[in-house]
Formats: sequence, C-alpha cells, structure tokens
Amino acid sequence: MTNDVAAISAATSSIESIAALSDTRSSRRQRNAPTINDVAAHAGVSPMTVSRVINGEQVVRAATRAKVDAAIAALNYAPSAAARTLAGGDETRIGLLYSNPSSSYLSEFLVGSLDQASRSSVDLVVEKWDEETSIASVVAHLLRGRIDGVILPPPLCDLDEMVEALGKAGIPAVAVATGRAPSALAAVSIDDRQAAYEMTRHLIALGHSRIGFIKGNPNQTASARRFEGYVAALAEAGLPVQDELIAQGYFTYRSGLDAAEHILALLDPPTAIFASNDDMAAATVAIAHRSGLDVPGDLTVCGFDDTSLATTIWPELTTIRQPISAMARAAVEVLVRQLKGRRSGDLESAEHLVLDHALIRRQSDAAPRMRPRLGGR
Amino acid sequence: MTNDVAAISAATSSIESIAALSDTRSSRRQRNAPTINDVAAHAGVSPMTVSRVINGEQVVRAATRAKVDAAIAALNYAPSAAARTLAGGDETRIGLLYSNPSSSYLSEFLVGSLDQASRSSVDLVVEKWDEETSIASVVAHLLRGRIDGVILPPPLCDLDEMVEALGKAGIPAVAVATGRAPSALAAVSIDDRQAAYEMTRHLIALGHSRIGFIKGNPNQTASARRFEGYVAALAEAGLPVQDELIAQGYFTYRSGLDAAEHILALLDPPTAIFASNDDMAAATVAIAHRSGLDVPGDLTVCGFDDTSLATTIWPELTTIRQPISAMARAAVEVLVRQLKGRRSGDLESAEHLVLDHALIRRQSDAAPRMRPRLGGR
DNA sequence: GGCCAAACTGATAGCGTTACCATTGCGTCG
DNA sequence: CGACGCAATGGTAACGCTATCAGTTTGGCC
Repeated sequence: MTNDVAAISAATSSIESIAALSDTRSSRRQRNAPTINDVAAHAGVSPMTVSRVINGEQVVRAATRAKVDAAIAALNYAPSAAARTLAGGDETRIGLLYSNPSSSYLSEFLVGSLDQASRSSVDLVVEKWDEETSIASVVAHLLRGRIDGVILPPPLCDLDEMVEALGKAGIPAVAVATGRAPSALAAVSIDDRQAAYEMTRHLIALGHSRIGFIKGNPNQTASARRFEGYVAALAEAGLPVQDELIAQGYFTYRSGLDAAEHILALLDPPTAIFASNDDMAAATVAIAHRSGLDVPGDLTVCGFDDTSLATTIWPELTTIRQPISAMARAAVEVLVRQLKGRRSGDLESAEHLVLDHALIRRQSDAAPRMRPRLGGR
Repeated sequence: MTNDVAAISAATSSIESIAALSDTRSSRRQRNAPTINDVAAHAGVSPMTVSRVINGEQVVRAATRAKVDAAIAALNYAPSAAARTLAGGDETRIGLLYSNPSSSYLSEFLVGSLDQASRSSVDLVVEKWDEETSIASVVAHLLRGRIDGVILPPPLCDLDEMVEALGKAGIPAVAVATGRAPSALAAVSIDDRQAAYEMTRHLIALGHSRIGFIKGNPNQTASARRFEGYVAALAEAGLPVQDELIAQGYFTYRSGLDAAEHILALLDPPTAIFASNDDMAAATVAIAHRSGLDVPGDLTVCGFDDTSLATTIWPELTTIRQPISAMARAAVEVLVRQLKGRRSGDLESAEHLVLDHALIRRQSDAAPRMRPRLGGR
C-alpha cells in the first residue's frame, strides 16, 4: 500500500505525475496523507528518528539521515503543523498589530510575515488598531486572544504608549523599521540614515547642489534618521543646509502636495527634491507637473521605500528599496526566537537586526538642466 | 487550582484584570492555558458537551449550554486550533493565488481572508504567481503543498488556462470579483454592471450629459460588466453612447493617463469621466490638473473599487466601494463549505455569492459648470 | 403511571507529533 | 577483560480535541 503511493509520487513533477497525484487525492481524499510513521516504515527506522531528522537535530548518523531524507522525498511527506504544535506544547500565537494601512507596505509585509509564520509554524493573528480604540483595550484584547508576542510595523513601533503598555502586560514585541536607538525592544530595521545619505550623495553626484528635502512624520523616528542622512551628505560635500529647501511632511500624499508646493514656490527653487517616502515624492511629481515642470528634465524627484506607488506613477521613481517582506520575515523569526528563549528561561538581550537597503534608480532623476553652480561637489 | 485561575480572569476587563492576567501568564507561562477539560470540570459536564457547545451544535440543552458558556467566559478559554484540526482529521489547507499585486487590494484581501481562515481554522497559504512561471508548475506546486483548494482574486479568476488547469488537477477554486457568467466555478462577486449603472445614473442626475468612460482591462470579465452598466444608464436616460468619449484602459495608472489625455483632447470634452477603477481615475485627475482643469469644478471624475488610493489623492474620489475584505471572507467560507461537502460526498453545485456594493460620494464630483445641454435628463 | 422514542450527554479511542526516558551497540579505560 | 560512558536509536505517553457509539434522561401518549 504505502509502497504504491511511494511509487506514484516518486516520479518527477512532470505533467503525468501531476495527474497521478491528483487522482490519488480525489479518490481516497485527504486521509491518506503520509504520516511520520509511513516515513519511518519506508525508511526502516523509528518515527522518533524521522522526527529528529526533520527538526535538524545533530545526533542522527549521516547514513540514517540520508535514508530518512529519501523516504521523505519518496512519499512527498510534509509534517502536520497541527500535530507538531500540539505535541510540542508551545502553540505560539503572534500578533501583527497595524494601523494606518499604507496598503502597499502592508500587503508586502503580510506576505512576508505569513510565509515565515507558517515556516516557523506559529499562528499569525492580524489585528488592526484604529486611533479610536484605547491602547489598554487593545492590549487587553491581545491578552484575551492569548497572543504571545507582537510585531509592530511603523508607525506603531514608535508609539511609546503602545510599547510601554505591551511591556507592562509582559508581551514581547519586535519593532520594525523604527529609527529609534537600540533599546530593550527587539528591532528589525534598515539603516535609514545611511540610505538617505546615499541617496543625497547620488543627487550630488548627478550635479545637483540645491536639493530640497521633505521630512517625514515626526511621530516616526525613522523620519529623523533620514533627515540626518540628508544633512550629513550635504555637509560632506560642503553644501549648505538651507532651511528654505526643507519642508515638513507627514508621509501622506496630501502633505507631500503642500510641502512640494511650498518648496517649488521659492524664487530660486531646487533642482532636485528628495522626499522621505514615495507617497510624498509622487505628490511632488504631481505638483511639478501642475507647475509645468518636466520630471526629471526640470526637476529631479526621489522617494524612499520603493512601494508599488513608485512604479505606478510616471515617471517611475528613483527611490530607496526597503526589503519589506524580508524585514517582516526577520521580525517573525526574531520574535519566535525571543519567545522560545523566554520560555526556556534564557533571558538574552533583545536582538537588533539591520537589513540591507538598495538605491533603485528609475526615471525620475537626471542631472540638473542648468549649469550647476560652482561649489557643488 | 483551576478555580483560582477562574477567579482571577472572571474579573471584567478593567485595567486591573489586565495586570492580573499578565501576571498569571508571565509566571507560569503558556502551559497553563485552560483546556476543554478545565472548562468541562468548571461547568460540571463532560468535555464532549463543551466541544458541542463550542461548535454550535444544536443538540445541547439551553441550560447546559449556558453553564458551559459561563465556564468558558470565566476561564477565558479559547480552543486550540492545533488540537482541533488534528482531531477533526481534516487539516484543510487553502491557497490564495495572486498575481499583479495591486497592493491596496491585496492587503485588504489578505486581512479579510486571514481572519476568516483562522475563524474556520484552516491554513491559508499565500502564493504569488508571476507571469514567468508556467501554470503547470504552479499547479504542481499546489499539489505538492497539499493545498485542498484555492482562492482566485482578480485577475487570475478570469485566466481560463489557470481555471482549467486547476480543474484538471481536481483542485476546487473560488473566483473572486469575476464578471464571468455563473459557471461550474464557485464565485464571490459584486454586481459590477449594476454598480456602474448606478454611478452613471448619479452623474446624469448631477446634470452631466457628456460622460466619458475609461474601460478596464479586457482580460478581466468585470470590465465588460462595468461598461454595460454605463451604457445601460445612458440608454435609459436617452443619452447617446458616443465612441469618442470612450477610451480603452488597462486598470493601470499609466493606461489611465493615456486614456484621459485622449478623451480630454477632444474639441468638446466631456464634463465628467467615469474610470473603471481608482488608479485610472487618479490618473485622470492628474491629467486634468496638468491641463489646468479644476476637479470637480471643470471636470467630474469618478472611480471604482474604493481602494486606498481613492482617499490618498486630492480631491478624494467619488467611487464604488467593493467590500473587499468581506468578499475575501466569503470566498474562504465558500471554499471551506465546498471542501467539506466534497469530503462527505455531497456534490452540491458551485455557490455564487453576490455581495453589496455602495456608491461613496466624496469630493471629485459636482454638477457641470456649464448649462447642461438639453436632452440630458 | 408506564413505556417508547427522541433528545441529550458521556466514555473511549484515536488524530500525528514530540518530550522524556530506556535501550542498544561500540569503543575505552581501569 | 569486564565494566563504563557515550552516541545513536527506539518505546511510551502525552498534547487538546472530536467521532463514534453507548448510555441516560426527558416528554408524550396511551
């Protein structure tokens, strides 16, 4: 019996094998998914050994491991997450608390964290927090839902009250993309300062010397880091930091409109504007167009984040790519590790992962049309 | 023992109870989550009865049910999903196959389907399909991952090859937001034709008689339905359907730019443009602004879908709201029902759910500035 | 009031996996 | 040369829940 199944699915994944598999499934449905016992029998070892192989324990002899691996492949075996968590006794449930669904960010974030959650076989409970709900009640809700830890994507990661409330309730959290200095809270982020520095350097290298900057929402610590990077690159190049070229934005498209309008209304407007995120960069492009400016001919515009908006609009934005789904994945991993450690009593300090960013060059930047004034570069 | 815990968490969810709960948790962590047996003991019934109450079976006497409910509330009990699927023996795994991450759509969709998935205690496996991957290999991958059924949000729901391949492999699917006529495939959608009809009527009621229309991508059947609604409303009002006012779009911002440019370049441009989705409506607004037109003063622009983009840009778009997360939820439910039925041998025909839409009025529409020509309305 | 069916409730036996020992085999040291 | 320790494996008993079938009530009816 078992051998029949093995013979069938041991075939490579050609079209025929697909048909074969599907036949198997539809006839005696579901029930016959191979179990660890099937694998054990097929490999001639005990289920325990199979379990050890699956979980990558080191104590299994290489030869045995090979036999088991072969059996797993032959039977197309996949462990049952349910049985695993039940037996393992942990049943970890982690919450993903979000607000402000900057949808493009959220969807990528969700995909990443879901993937890692199923890989780590933990439950992911996605929870939205509106400003109307009190923090206490959210925390109460998490507790009631037996959430073991939470992931805080921006802007929640910078909401002190939330972090504090979670801390008081004893719920570990991981902050994602915070610009906050390393603290007791675990965190996964990119080097916002360095990224903004690189982008600004890139603009300077193109020949720009009057570079506008639209700041991000001050309620997110990353905003300050990005601004620091801009200032640092300017300083390094010997360029002045001019207040008139700097506008306050709030990460929304709307705020970007105001900020860009303000900057472009100057008598001597900049030849480039670096917005702290893509939404505001898109708004800047819109204002530029409305003012009859060509992008990038008359004005270079750069964003930050590389959300889908960056490639939606025209021209496509030169921007900084954050590895959003990798960060989400990492956040789940960090949290799971922390929870495991906590359960076994090791109180190791909070991890701080910094992932790589990348400058993505698209069509919204160019050298300035006019001769750059001397002193630039 | 058990009673102590009960006493603690029976308190209402005031701040104090939060603290109490968290204390309980952090001291003897995780292990002591109440089980069905605890509840049974507390209620003085058998675990089986508790199980029945939880699963909403009708055979439990009201008095018994009340006792159990009280015990559940007192202990703050939540069933273990793992144990449930393990014992239930079904361990359903459903796939969410997406391509073209129209991110705002996707994130809302994900949130909805995740929520329902955990409620129905099924595993949701999110899978992306790029155009480069062959359909056969995707299907093979699903089979290998033991996916029992898949959800197809647009545009995949209209990809015949995909639907067919899944059918051949014996994987049931639910199409979401397809405009396709009811078929063997289960589906959850809104009445696209009716929605577009209502929006067009709304524009006519405002006094518009020259109404432009930007069609959606022909690879999605909903596009045709929306166009039909537009035509029907025009016909009903005795207005002519003028080809020059109709442009082909592809649901992308870029295509909306071209379409809007085309329509607004007419000698006698329309006073309103109804785009088949929000992205193209946003593009239309951009073009209007670039041409020095005020929205809605000089041009009314309406969208469809009510994605976050609709409220991101300025002015905010009047649009048709699709209940995306409700549709996702419904899709999961339909699929689960179908799988259960299939497992127990009932081959009921495919369900077709039509959910309600709503016309959301925001700031992008107004009565036409010029006197509407006679014949309108 | 007693009997029978129907409506409830309970006991038992797993579901697939891992934790926690017990066991085996083999090289090594006293 | 025999016991001892270590490495590799196996046996057993949960984990928390539900399916199944076997009781035990209940209420209706004669």
